Amino acid sequence: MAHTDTHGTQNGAATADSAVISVGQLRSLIERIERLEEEKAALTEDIREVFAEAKGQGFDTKTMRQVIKIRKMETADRQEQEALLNLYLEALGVS
Amino acid sequence: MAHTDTHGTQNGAATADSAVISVGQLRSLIERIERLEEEKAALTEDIREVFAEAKGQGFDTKTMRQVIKIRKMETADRQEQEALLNLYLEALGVS
Amino acid sequence: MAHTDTHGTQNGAATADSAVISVGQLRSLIERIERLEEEKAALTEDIREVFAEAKGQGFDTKTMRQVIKIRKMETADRQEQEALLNLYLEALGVS
Amino acid sequence: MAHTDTHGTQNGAATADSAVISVGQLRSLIERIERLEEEKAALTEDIREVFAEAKGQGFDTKTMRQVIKIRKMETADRQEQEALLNLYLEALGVS
DNA sequence: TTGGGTTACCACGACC
DNA sequence: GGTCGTGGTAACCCAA
Repeated sequence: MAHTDTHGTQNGAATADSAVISVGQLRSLIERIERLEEEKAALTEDIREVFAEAKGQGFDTKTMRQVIKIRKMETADRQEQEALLNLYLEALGVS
Repeated sequence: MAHTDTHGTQNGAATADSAVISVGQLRSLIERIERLEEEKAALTEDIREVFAEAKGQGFDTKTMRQVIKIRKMETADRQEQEALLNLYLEALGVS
Repeated sequence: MAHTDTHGTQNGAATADSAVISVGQLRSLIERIERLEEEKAALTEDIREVFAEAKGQGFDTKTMRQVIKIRKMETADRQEQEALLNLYLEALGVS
Repeated sequence: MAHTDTHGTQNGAATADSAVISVGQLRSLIERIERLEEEKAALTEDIREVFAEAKGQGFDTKTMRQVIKIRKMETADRQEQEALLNLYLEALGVS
């Protein structure tokens, strides 16, 4: 794989040896990513199926999505609050 | 949760009893989805980390993304060709 | 027409003069779009007619659509490979 | 190309001759469709560019889309009214 | 922080 | 009416 090697890392070396290694590393990295993306796509499919099941039980999925979004925001808010609290505690030497 | 109940399903009933059941079902469905979304977010994070690792080894992530994209397109293309073959077989009565 | 003018462009000014200009510009833009959409709809109609003609000659349009889809995907794949080649060339300083 | 020939049309014949003709016809039909789809895609691109130009002049494209949609509905309404009027006129022998 | 690219969802229209 | 494909929108993620 091509790379610019602007940071002096190993994969910019000009020797054939390092090039061979580089290809193997690259293949490994790409296959790891592809595997993860497959799992991610499977989860997306699972989620879609649960929504379909909910719809089949008469629930309005659009509203469900709103509920989920709101709950996620509240979770984020809570985590932010906790982080702020920890910051204060540290600042006061109560860590 | 709001729902339109345009299909005569159980979750449009007005009684308190069915409402209770409905809430339990809804909670279960939403929690399942939230769990799946958490796993999905974790995979997104994993993918990001692999890209970061690749970058740290001197690879150009933009090119890597392009390679992955092409491989995905080729896979899709192969699947469409299989679908076409199935159409041919059906047309020939070999279904 | 409503617009937010968050970028300090001319069409957010409050004076009557610029409003007049704005309306003329807007009318021109919308009419250009409507004209293009008419041509697009005409092409959609043309395509439908060709499919009808094919069907009238005994061809299976579902299979035809699949063939066209695959050819389009292959074209896209080729373009992405060219884009990848350009990335390689840039990485090699042959830009 | 495969087809089911459920209507007794010419392209279901089993002879080699008609098959040859069929392939030529099919190629012609598909290429005509692909050409039309290319033109259609070009128009889609043109429309996108006009919207970009409008955005660059400070207009809100979302609102513009609403305006265009409303104008299209009004055009359809008007055409429906005219069709109805013609129907009445014909029914009254004023055609 | 913004802009570009990607993904997923939704709404609509076309086809059968 | 049911399925399929397409266009638009919003959200997200990365790069500059």
